[in-house]
Amino acid sequence: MPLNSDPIGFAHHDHASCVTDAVASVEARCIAAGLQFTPVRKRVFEILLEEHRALGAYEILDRLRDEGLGSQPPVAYRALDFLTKHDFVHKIERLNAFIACAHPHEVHTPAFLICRDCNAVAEAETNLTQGRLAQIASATGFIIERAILEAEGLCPNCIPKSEPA
Amino acid sequence: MPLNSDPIGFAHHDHASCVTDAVASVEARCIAAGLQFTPVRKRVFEILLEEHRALGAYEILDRLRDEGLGSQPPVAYRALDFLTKHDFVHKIERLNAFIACAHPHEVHTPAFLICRDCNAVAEAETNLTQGRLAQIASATGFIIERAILEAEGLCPNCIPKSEPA
DNA sequence: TGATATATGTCATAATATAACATATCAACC
DNA sequence: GGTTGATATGTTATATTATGACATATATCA
Ligand SMILES: [Zn+2]
Ligand SMILES: [Zn+2]
Ligand SMILES: [Zn+2]
Ligand SMILES: [Zn+2]
Repeated sequence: MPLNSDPIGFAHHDHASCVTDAVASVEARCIAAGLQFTPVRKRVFEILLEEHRALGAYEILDRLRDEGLGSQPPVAYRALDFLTKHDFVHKIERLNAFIACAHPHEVHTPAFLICRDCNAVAEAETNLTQGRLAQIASATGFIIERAILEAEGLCPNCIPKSEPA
Repeated sequence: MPLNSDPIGFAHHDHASCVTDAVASVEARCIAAGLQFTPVRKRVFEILLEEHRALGAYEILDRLRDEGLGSQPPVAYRALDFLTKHDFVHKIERLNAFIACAHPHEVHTPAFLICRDCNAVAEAETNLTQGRLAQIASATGFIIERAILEAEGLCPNCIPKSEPA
C-alpha cells in the first residue's frame, strides 16, 4: 500500500508555509478564545500538519516520546481531545486516526474522502442544515448536533492503478 | 443514561414477529446467494435483532459464551464480519458497535441517527449517487465505494428531558 | 470418496482508549 | 506578591476493541 505523503484534496501543494500559517492561525484563535495552546497541544497539531495524513494516537505518542514531550497515552489523548473539541483536528472514525483540519478558520462540518489504496484523506466542507441527513432528521424529530461523513473509495491518484487499461 | 430497549426509528413497534421475519428473510437470501447461514452467524443476528440496539462485539460474545456457542473473540468477530459484509448487520463506527439492519431486503446505503442520551440508533436509507458527498467526490475525481453517515444528537424521546420548559 | 474451500476452536497478542490520583502550572483576585 | 480555584500534566494501571496464527472440523463438489 503506497503512502501518499502530501495529500490535501489528493493534489500536491507547496507545503512550505502551510504548517506555520495554520499554527499561527490556531494560536490567534486560542488567544482570542482564552484557550491554552500549550507546548504539547501545539506540537501534536504541528505533527499532524507536517504529515498531512491521518495518524493514530500512538503514532503521535511515539513522536512526542522521541522529543521528550510525554511518553504515556493520556498525554497524546488529552492533546487530541483538546484539538478535536475545538475543530483544529478531526477524528476519522473509520480509521481511528486523527488529521489536522484543512480549513483552519472556524467551526464547520467536515466530510472526508478516504482512499483505501494510499490512505490519503481529503477534507471537504458540508452543511449540517442541508442535505438528506437533515431531511431525515427533521422528518424524524431528531436534533443533529454533529455528523460523521466519511466516504471510502479510490482517490484520483489510485484509480489508474486499480483499473488496468 | 436511560436505555431505550425497543427503538426502530425511535418509535416503539410490535416486535412480536420482526425477529423471526428478519431471520427468515436473511435465511432465504443466504440460500439464494449460496452463503452459509451457520448457527453462530444466525444466533449473532438474532441477538442483535432481539436487542434492537447497537451492541459491542464483546457484549455479543458474552451472550454466545452463556449459550455455549463460542467463547473467544474471533468467534464473534468472524460472525460480525460475515453479517456486515453482506449488509445484514451494520457497524456504527462512532460507537464501535453493531446493529441489525432495519431494511432486511437488499444492498443499500444506510445512514444512522444516534441519540447521545439514550443510545438509541435509527437507520435510514440514503443514496450514494445523490447528495453533497457525491458532488464533492465527482468534482474531486474520487470514486466512492462506501459511505459512513452517522449523525449524533437527541432523539424525539430525549429532547424533552434536555430542554427544561 | 477424495480434493478443495470454507468455517470453527483456541491461544496469544496487538491496537486503541480511559480511570484514577498525585503534582504542577495558570489566572484571577486580594 | 501570595492565596486560591481552575486547568493542565505526569504516571501507573487497566479497560476496551480487534487481529494473527494455526490446528481442527465441516461443507461443497467433482
Ligand atoms: Zn476541518
Ligand atoms: Zn489513493
Ligand atoms: Zn441496513
Ligand atoms: Zn434518545
